[in-house]
Amino acid sequence: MKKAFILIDCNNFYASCEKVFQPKLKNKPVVVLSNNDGCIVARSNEAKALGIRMGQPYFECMDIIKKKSVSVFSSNYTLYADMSSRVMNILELFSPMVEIYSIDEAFINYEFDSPEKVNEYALKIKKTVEKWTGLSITVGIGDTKTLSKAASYIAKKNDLYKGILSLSFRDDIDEFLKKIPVYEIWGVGRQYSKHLFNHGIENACSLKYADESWVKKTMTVCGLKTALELKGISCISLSDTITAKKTIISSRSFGKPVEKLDDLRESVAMYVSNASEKLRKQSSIASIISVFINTNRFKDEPQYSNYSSSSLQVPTSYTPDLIKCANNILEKIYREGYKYKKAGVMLSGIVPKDQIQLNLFVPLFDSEKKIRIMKTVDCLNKKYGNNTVFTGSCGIKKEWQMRRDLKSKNYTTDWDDIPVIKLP
DNA sequence: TCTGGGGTCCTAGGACCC
DNA sequence: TCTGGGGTCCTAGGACCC
Repeated sequence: MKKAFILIDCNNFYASCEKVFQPKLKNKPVVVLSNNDGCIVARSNEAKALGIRMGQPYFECMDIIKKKSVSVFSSNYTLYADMSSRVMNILELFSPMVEIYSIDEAFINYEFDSPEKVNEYALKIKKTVEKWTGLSITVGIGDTKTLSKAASYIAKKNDLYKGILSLSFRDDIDEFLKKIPVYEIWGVGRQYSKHLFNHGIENACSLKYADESWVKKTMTVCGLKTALELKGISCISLSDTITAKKTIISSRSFGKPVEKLDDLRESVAMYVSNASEKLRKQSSIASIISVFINTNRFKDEPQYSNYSSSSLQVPTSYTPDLIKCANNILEKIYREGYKYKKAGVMLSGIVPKDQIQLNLFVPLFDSEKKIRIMKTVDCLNKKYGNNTVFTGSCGIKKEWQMRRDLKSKNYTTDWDDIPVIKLP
């Protein structure tokens, strides 16, 4: 028996989610935009073929989008999160060892005694997910996580593999690795690939055989782990438990430039509400809060950005207290006369709510009343939708709010948006 | 007009302690 | 000719991921 890592990766995830609910878009180019309708964050295969790049600003590719009638969507995270959990639930039927790695990827551990069994297993997963969700996936298999990623990369590049490739039980792995440029290796980004290239290491195979001590010296232990994983030595294990976040960030670009402190205050209160809701969801409290604001770096106008943090006397997850603290920070860093583009809030010093550092002089816990209020607010928002109940300081009109002009419906989570099927 | 958001881990260097 | 040494903790910054 041999343990293998199996990477399941949804193809063009956001774009595919949109296509599932609009069958007429089959074989048509589709793109999905980032928050604020800023950049391209997902492209269907047809859109990729038109040369639209990942991360490209929307306005830059407006021409080709119009000319080729590309369908454009604002990002609809409610829909994508729900589709993602459908996929993950299916995977859990196939193995008790599933690590949800991102919204559209998961690693599975499974043991096999032959290459035929590997392919049989992969094909079954692929067919089930595609039939039950309408989303297509790629399955990459290898003796380590990094090799499963490599397999998935090759499978996506070449239709020959029909979305499944295993590098387990093979002695010609190097032939595959030679076809992977260093910057496509999992764990090697822009900086390291430049560095490797300068030293004549141009593909995954040459990194595999590079001098280990040199790799460690110039790319830290992370780089060394990557090199070892390419050799088939597993250094990055599967973690199938959800660990609590150590930092929680909430931030957004504004739909239009913001100049007034009052508007910034509203937005920051909103971000604190989001962040502290996430904090309570993982049953934690935070002891440090930071606020940052900045102007639009792409514009030729006076620039200003700043950030400051403050420690809370009593670690908490109580939104109003956190908003108060954030407000003080904001007033400290705000300067008049600038056009602000973005603001954000970060919570850190996060610990489980029942694990507080003892302190002799201040009361330690949030009062029972505060805890009950937050619980009620969270319940109402869960039942009746986000922001059904919110703190007054978040504002009502929210003129600063991000743009999402092209959002699709919440087909799977909202009774009013459920698709209607018309029979002929 | 228009350029995303949310995370993790590692290291170097400084402060501080005995 | 001459400096103590070893350890921990914290932070900022840099790398990476999706």
